[in-house]
Amino acid sequence: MKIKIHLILETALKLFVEKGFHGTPTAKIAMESGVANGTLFNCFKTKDELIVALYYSVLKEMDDFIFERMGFHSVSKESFQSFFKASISWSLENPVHFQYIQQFEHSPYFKSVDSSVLNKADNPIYVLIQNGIDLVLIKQMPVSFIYTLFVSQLRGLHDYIVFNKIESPKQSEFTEEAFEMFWKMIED
Amino acid sequence: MKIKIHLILETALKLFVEKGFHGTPTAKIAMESGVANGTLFNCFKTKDELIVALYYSVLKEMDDFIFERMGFHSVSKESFQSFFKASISWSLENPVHFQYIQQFEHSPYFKSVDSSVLNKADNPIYVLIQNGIDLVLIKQMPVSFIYTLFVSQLRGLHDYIVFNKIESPKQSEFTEEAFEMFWKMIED
Amino acid sequence: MKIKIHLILETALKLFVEKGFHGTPTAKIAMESGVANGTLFNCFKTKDELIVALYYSVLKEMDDFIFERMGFHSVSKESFQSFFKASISWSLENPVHFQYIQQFEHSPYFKSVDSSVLNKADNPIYVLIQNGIDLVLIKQMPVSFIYTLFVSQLRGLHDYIVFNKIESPKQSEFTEEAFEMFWKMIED
Amino acid sequence: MKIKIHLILETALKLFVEKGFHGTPTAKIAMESGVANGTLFNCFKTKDELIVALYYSVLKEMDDFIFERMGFHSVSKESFQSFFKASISWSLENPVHFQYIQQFEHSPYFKSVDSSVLNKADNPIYVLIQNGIDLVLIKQMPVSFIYTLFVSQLRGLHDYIVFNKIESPKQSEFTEEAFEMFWKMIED
DNA sequence: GATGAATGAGCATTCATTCAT
DNA sequence: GATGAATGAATGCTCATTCAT
Repeated sequence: MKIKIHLILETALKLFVEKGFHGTPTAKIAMESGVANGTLFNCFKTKDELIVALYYSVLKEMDDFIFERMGFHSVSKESFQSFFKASISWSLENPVHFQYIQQFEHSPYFKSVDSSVLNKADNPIYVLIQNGIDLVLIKQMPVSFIYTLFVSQLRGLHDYIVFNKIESPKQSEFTEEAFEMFWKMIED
Repeated sequence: MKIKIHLILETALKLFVEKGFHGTPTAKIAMESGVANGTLFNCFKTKDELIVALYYSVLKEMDDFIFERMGFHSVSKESFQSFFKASISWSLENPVHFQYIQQFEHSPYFKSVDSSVLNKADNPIYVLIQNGIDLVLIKQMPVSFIYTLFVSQLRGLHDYIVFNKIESPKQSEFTEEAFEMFWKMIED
Repeated sequence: MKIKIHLILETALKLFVEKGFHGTPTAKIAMESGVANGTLFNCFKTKDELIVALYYSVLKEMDDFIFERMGFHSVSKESFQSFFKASISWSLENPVHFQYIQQFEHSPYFKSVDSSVLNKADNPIYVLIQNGIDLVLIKQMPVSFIYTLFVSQLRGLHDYIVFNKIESPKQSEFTEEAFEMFWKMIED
Repeated sequence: MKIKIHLILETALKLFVEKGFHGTPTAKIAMESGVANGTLFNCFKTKDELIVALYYSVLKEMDDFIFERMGFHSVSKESFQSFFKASISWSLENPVHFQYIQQFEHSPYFKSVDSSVLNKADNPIYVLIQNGIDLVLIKQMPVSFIYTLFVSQLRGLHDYIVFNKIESPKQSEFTEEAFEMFWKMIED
């Protein structure tokens, strides 16, 4: 059962990114998952529920990955860098997952997610920034402002690498540079 | 006829952003545009064509707006700043248009646009960056890398202002600051 | 105006046979006739009217052709033969016209034709058969029975020649033979 | 499911002959079949597929009927007569089916049938004719020529009976006579 | 009479969802 | 729980026809 749910989520992810939400019938997801049409609706009450559940599932995978890579760090430039690198690594290693997040967040489904679930206060990088500001390590600006710029820089780097098909050794160089540039931008 | 097309585009823009592509029947667009259902299909062969045409139309509006605000400038920090400000002004004054661009670019429709139409080489800011690099005003990095970071910074700033409902006087401050940070990041 | 009507009929004939009644929009007929959409409806009140008018027009062309070829004849085997040959000639020289007749007569539009218009009593061959029976030249059977068999034999011959792509010299042989067979069948 | 398909075919047959292909919405077929609109499309991918499947189905019914009536026969005039009578019986007992065949074969859908499916070589009467020619029982002409005339004679007889509303006892007389005439026409 | 943009009724087809087995 | 046939609401699109110019 759990396996079935996982299979369905995996198939849905692939198809949604490939063909979009509307372009992917539940029947196709079921078939490619190797389950019957009705089974999909035993696992998820509606198609919308599946779409949202998949979003949460991908977010969690990402968080777990980054958390694992991070370990525990003091509040320092290195911590930010670790976070930056872990984040970009995940999105490059999981391009389809990353694209799903983008796709979901720019779709009308995004409105339906309970914003409390996405509470940034839980986010390690959010906490890190808060502490960085408190310790006068980085600029005295609103945390969420810095946070948004951090996310944007990551997205920009990701877009650049993917769009220009930058290969592995160069990827690290650009990541290194992008972080240094970002740090110069936010350091006090 | 021209007027009709314009009406339809305007209505479609509103509805697509509100309810999504799939959530907006062509019949509703036609009705709210005050034209008959068939008329919509006289103007646009298919719904998809309307969606893509709307994208181009919004892009053009944006380009025209920015071009007008820019005037002619030498290659200088001020030029970049003008561009930055003009861009953010447009997206804040036209939040629905801006959201449509995002929505479109993260949908499967984006694949169908001829990439030559979006050729960055035509883009004034792209040229500006190129010249800035040549004049050793900004970092010796690939133009498209700087360009991507520029766009990301703008998107980040926009997201921050909109999500946190920053009001007008504060908007300018954040814009000013965001640009200064960006400049520190890319200057040589 | 007369010319326009003729143009429309000609185009309609071609398209109807090619794509069927439903598969041929009036707009296409108009366009390929070089007239505006609305003009077609000045000439024919409805599409159905055009379809029926075309049927009558083709029938008339056929009758005129055969009448011209026939001249005047006594009631004799030769007369029948002339008629037979003239008929098959027309259908082979005007395959599209012939096909249109078939298509029309096997469509629901056929019901709408006033049967008095098709009154067989006017038909020269019908009269010929009547006289042939009266003169005990051919079998004492109902005229319309012989008439139907005559038409069937013609249609059979036509189908054979067309389907098997029989070329010109052979066409005459088969026509000759088919008539002789037919004559043997009906002669008293 | 099989029953459903049969129901749909039966309803479609009736409606298509009554109102034509275009004049019969799939919704009406479904409703009169007592199934939901969508169910029709579970059974037949498209309306066109239904139209073609119905044609094959009717052809098969006819072949089965004739085959059953025929039993096994030597190559003789009686065999031909059996075939002739069985054929006309079927078309008179199933006038709607017969009309559907005519309607279909004179519509643009006919082009879409794989001609190999209609291979005449499989046809018992075709074989019978072939043998008749070989045994010098009938005229030394191409098989398909005789075959076409056979079919035409049948069609002519059918048209006569139906158009003139000939009643049962007379039907047999005309059938008898039509066959005798046909035989005189083709016998060597 | 000619035009062709505008109309809107009509239809094939899709697909999320249900439910009897 | 699993199945997949049945459902029917929903919608993109077509096209005969109208009518103001």
